[in-house]
Amino acid sequence: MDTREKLIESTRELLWERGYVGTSPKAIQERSGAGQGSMYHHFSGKPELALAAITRSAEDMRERANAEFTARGTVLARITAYLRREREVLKGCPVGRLTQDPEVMADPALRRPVEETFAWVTTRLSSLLAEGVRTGELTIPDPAATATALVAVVQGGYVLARAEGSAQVHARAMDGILALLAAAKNPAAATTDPEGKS
Amino acid sequence: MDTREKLIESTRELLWERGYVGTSPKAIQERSGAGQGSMYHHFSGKPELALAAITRSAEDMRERANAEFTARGTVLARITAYLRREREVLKGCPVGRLTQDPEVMADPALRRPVEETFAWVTTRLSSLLAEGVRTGELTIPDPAATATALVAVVQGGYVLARAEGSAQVHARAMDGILALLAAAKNPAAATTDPEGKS
DNA sequence: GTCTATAAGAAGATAGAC
DNA sequence: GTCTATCTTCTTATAGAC
Repeated sequence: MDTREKLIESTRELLWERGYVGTSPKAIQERSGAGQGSMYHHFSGKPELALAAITRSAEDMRERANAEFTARGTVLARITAYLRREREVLKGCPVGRLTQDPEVMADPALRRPVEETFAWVTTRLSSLLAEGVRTGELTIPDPAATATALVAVVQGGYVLARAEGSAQVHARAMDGILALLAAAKNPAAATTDPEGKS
Repeated sequence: MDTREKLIESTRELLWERGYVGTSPKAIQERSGAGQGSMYHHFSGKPELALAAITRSAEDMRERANAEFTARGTVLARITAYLRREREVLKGCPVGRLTQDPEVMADPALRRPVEETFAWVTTRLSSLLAEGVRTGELTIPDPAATATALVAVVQGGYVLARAEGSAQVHARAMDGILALLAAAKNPAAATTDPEGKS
């Protein structure tokens, strides 16, 4: 990994752990092993480095979600895979936490990847739910609202888990929403349940 | 409002807007109108001031929720009131945002009010849901998991709304979870619906 | 590309006068 | 109780040598 790459990855870690406001150029230099001059050679400053780091984290998040959304299986199976995916719950969401950072939200360039990522995930989930309704697998009145609620539970699960200091709390939130979602399942579609749990 | 009080309230605002890491003693002094010496006369430093501010915000959050949880009406009506309460959505949750602050989470004293508040809200909601199951109003398999999911949707709704820059997103998340919850309503209990909407 | 030197201003206080 | 002075360390760079 070259210097530029190490700078980006170190910034990603620090933004995840401490946010933009809580991350100093000095901390980035120390973690990456790059010197002062080296950092300012590759990037004009903290904002440009942060943009590279945030963009990459946002792409990462979309790629992971996309893998689950496009997997084989029923709509409910794919949504369940997304909700129950293993996460570093106690570290929080690398993208979601940026919404709490005043300087990220105040800078349109830094904010854009965050905004686009949540819009993308919500839209994809909404399409998935709509597909489930169309095929008769699910009965829900408003796929867009349901999708928003699903993404919100994942994000809020991080908040509660961090508050309590326990990753289990996130899992419990997923249990809760999945139990409610299971009630929207059309019994007629149960025969094609690939998990054989019905 | 005396000086001490102005210091606490100014700190509350700044913690809400910028978090603990992003809030400096100087900013607190400027917003409150108190001088350097005055601030350090009333409080030993930033951590003690933050503790007073966080404690008060946590009490505030519990009081508001308690008012909705103990109101008249069906369990679902009370939960709906809680979820749909008017909030300063784009500012985020004054307590929830603290879970993203590394220095708050690292200090047991600052962290305790945050942890206790979310535990309290979740427990109260869980009891409410259990009451609904007992009276036959609702049919849900696991009230504790459902309660966790409900609090998570509220918190995650803030995250999504801030990401998109729109309070409507929070409302949409509430629509989504309430639609799922409505499916858990026992038709037999509809006759006692005090809102007369059934 | 990387290193060291330098620097203005903020962060987070302490000390002592009034 | 409040004010001003002082202090150390950190922040976020810039300049110029190697």
